[in-house]
Amino acid sequence: MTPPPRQRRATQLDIARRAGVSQATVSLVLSGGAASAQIAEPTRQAVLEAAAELGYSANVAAKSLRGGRTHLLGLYTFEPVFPTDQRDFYYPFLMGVEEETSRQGYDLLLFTSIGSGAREIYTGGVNRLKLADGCVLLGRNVRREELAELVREDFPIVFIGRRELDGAELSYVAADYVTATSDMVAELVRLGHRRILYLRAVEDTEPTRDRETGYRRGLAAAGIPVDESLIRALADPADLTAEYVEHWTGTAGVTAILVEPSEDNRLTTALAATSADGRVSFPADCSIALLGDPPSWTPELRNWTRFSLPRVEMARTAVQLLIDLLDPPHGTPQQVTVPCSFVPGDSIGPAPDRAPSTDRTPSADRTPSTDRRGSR
Amino acid sequence: MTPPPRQRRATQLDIARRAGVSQATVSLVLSGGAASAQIAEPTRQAVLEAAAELGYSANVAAKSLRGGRTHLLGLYTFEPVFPTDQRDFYYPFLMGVEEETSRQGYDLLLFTSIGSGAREIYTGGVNRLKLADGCVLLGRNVRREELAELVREDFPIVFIGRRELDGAELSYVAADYVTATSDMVAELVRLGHRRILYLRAVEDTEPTRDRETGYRRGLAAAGIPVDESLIRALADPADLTAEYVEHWTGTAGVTAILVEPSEDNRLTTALAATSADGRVSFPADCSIALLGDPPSWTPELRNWTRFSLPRVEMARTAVQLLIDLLDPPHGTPQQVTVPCSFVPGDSIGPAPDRAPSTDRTPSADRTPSTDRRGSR
DNA sequence: GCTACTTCCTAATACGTATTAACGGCCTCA
DNA sequence: TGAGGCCGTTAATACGTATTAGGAAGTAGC
Repeated sequence: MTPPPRQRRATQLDIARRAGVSQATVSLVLSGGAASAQIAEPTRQAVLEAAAELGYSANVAAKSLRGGRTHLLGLYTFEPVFPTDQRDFYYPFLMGVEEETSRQGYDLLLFTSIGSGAREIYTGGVNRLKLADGCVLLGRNVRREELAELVREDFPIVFIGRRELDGAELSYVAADYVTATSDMVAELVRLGHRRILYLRAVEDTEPTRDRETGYRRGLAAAGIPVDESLIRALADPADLTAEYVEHWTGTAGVTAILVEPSEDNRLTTALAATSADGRVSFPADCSIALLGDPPSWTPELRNWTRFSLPRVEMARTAVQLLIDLLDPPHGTPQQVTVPCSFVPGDSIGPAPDRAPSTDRTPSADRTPSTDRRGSR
Repeated sequence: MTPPPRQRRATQLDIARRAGVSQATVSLVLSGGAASAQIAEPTRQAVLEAAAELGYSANVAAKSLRGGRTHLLGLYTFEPVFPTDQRDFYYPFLMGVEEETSRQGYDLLLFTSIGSGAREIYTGGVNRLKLADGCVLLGRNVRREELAELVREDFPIVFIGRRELDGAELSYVAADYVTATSDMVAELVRLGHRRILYLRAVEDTEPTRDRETGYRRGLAAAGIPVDESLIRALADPADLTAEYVEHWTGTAGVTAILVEPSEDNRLTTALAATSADGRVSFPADCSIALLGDPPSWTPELRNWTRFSLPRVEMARTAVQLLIDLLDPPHGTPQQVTVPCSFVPGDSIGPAPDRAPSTDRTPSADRTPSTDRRGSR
């Protein structure tokens, strides 16, 4: 019966009228401590009372319009967002960003990449991200032109992961793949391995390049020359079959494999299949270590030797960096590198002694060589 | 060298100046289709070009202050958000909301509940949610006063899960716990079970109440009177020890247990421990079924009989509902219930024949009362 | 009784957008 | 040539807040 009351929100003006003062006074009283002191006590009380009676709550939009800040931080992912089989990959990042964002008193704006592949940040010439005060970005397949354009506009952004841009400097928080990989090589060398196959991703992204750098550096540190034929790009992790492994251990004298995990679960699936039929056993026949975390989407039955990224911490750091970037008139870009942690696992072991005709250092145990192909 | 450019965000006025038109024209061009048609094509192009050059993006605050739409949907969780051990619980919701939101051409605003326990939606008299056009809400431990206040202000919200409010009607998308539980009871009865222990959560939330209703309804449908002593509240899932199970199977003649899973992994951990020492074996000694999904955070070694919530679908539906709510001047609240799916699993089996001295009716088997305490 | 100062409040303004009423110019038709 | 109509654009305004400059009383000092 009653016409829809269409309850308009109470504003400061409503309070002002009710308390018989001006809107400015209401604002002074309500916006807290310092300025509020200049108001006479009776007036203060009258305002507070009126506000309470009207159930006042401030309008965020107006507040942030006035203040210039939206108090929103963006999160943009250069992938179709949060696909199921990558949830373990993205979730920690999301968690870290989310957590730190809220700790800092901001809210989080999730931008979606539909996955059309085209320009998406700038759609129709308009920058969607600008809706937020700043933005954390993420993802493997970056569209660099867009990234560069953001930097050029000097919109505050921080990338999770190392990314290089031509002619523009980007803030990022990255894992130290170089050192982690190099250390992994050192560990294998310590166990007596000399011929280590490195299976890298085909795409030439920074994380992949860094791992390769680490591989080379690790070998160099051990005084082992790099055999370029042992650096292979693996298009599809499923190609990592028992035959493949046998080929390298047999023909090429490889005793250990370093492999860059895919973001989906194909690699671990392939590895499980490889060792399932018993033809190859890790680490008995060959040591294997992952250069990063496998997604644990399928229950992880095997504790692979690997190193692990401090994802949550990286994400938190990224948000902190971003907030630093906001405050002064756009502070200068910063790059932060955080160390990975080594996960011992059970997929590497001492190298089988294979070439009795070598001289050995005391640290590495050895047994007389067994014929590689016939050892079974 | 150059003085800090202090890149102010480009506004419509900037565009207007550059294109030699008025701010109003810019607004007409940029705010899209219908009104944009009234503008001459050359002007339109000039404006769009200027906008692109300046990297314009609309200021949400201003937009929403003006009363227009932000094209943002909010997601608010009444929990410290996305805790690690509940990721499998929340992730599907998040995914579904995220996906549908973007499909509808909105962006997603993630609001965080710090977990201080106090009022958080209205913090400092400010309703944070209002920056979005509407909001999907989620979580077990709801602060009802805040929820009611949102409805009262008639801000468009949809809850995922059934929630009842005094004197206010709330839109929600809920799983049909009543039917699912009732069906589970029916299944156990079909297998010959008559004394079914129901372990409910202590807190008296709607999902718990619905399960209890389902339990009673299921028994009623089978013509089995409810033994109130078989409805127990389990404060800590860890209490579900072998001794506990033995107590009920022994003393009280229980042959099956229905248990409401905790949102963390404590229940499945407890169950694993319980059957680990071999004293109790499911379903040989006792059938057990979960009234919902256990979080599969720890690799799930056991395929529990249970029913499962269509989380992603629920989330999608919630977003659709919300969008419907936005369009007419706040359409009327809607409640949607979606069915759960039965997961057979391997933790229930036929009831052991325990009291041979009974007469049986074909429809409802019954045993003469065995002394509950002494049956062992 | 005039100035100087204090105390408490308010008018005015800006923030960036969407919308509406109105306006100038041009065309058409009589 | 003047009236009427249409088209493209703009001036003006509102949204709700925070802030600043300044005003109206009142008090104190000479």
